[in-house]
Amino acid sequence: MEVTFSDIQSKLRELGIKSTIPRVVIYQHLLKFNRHPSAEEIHVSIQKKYPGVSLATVYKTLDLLVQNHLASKVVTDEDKVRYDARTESHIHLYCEKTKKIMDYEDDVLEQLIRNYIEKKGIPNFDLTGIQLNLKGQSKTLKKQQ
Amino acid sequence: MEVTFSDIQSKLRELGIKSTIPRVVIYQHLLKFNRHPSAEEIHVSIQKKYPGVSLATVYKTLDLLVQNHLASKVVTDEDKVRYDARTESHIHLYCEKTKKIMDYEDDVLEQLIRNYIEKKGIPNFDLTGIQLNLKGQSKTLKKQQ
DNA sequence: TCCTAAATAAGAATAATTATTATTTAAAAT
DNA sequence: ATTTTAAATAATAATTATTCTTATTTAGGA
Ligand SMILES: [Mn+2]
Ligand SMILES: [Mn+2]
Ligand SMILES: [Zn+2]
Ligand SMILES: [Zn+2]
Repeated sequence: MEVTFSDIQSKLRELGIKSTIPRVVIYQHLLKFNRHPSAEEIHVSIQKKYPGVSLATVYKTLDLLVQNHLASKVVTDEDKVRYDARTESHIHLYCEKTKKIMDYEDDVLEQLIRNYIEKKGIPNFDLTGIQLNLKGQSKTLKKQQ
Repeated sequence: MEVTFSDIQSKLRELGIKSTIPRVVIYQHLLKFNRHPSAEEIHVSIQKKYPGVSLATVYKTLDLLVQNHLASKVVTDEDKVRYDARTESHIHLYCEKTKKIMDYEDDVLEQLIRNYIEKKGIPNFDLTGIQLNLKGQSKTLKKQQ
């Protein structure tokens, strides 16, 4: 189920985006992360195999991916943006201790909110996105005796 | 219904925080804003009457207020933190055009979410806060003919 | 294979925030 | 009221994340 280099090439070309090695590699790495990496983290993770790719290119490419709905930004209380290869609206769990961001799968809750808002409507506001972050601490998972 | 200088002095002392002019002034100004200002904006708004207060002190004081639950941080896609004198959980409307953040009063929706999560529970996660941001565009309010 | 517009690398610049330190001040103790 | 002192502040340097600039490289069409 690996997304190959040429899979990504096609995807980019489909969207009318020039396919370059840095772009494919950055997107490929973002897809492999399931932990919402920062630009810096992606840059580091690419170093070994592609030491030439500059951090500025990572930033610009991530921006490009966001613009083209192949990625999304995730903000937290920390002073750095993190990125997500998932672009459909979904709920995030943010651990304030470990700074880990996890996807929280609950379509029912999402629909609940969406329906409520749709039914009620927000005066003088065109809603384009719902962002729900659940903050807390992930419990140290001790094996229970 | 103005919150006076000495009201704030008392509040700070209650919490065991030394009451200083910069602190009182900063908190007083944050309370007057209802639009989620950045540190910079608060600093500017204070200049006229208190030109001596430094930006670093504004940052440190806002942090102190957050630590003591007199204020909260609000993050958006922009690269700056904004502050809120409201500390109880509440919903935000974020206008992507004007960058305005508005409070969206809807206790029913909040309870809906809170109940759902409470009932269901999140495995291996101690929930401490719920953050719901509604993104979109505030409609240009034209008087309808 | 050649051409050219677009992308990149490298590094400088900027913006937000934090750290450092000499000076000032609130408030506790005299 | 004065003195004392730990804590807070102003000023400014430093840091971090991100964006900008520009000379060079490259993807992909001719
Ligand atoms: Mn920053
Ligand atoms: Mn920044
Ligand atoms: Zn996610
Ligand atoms: Zn608010």
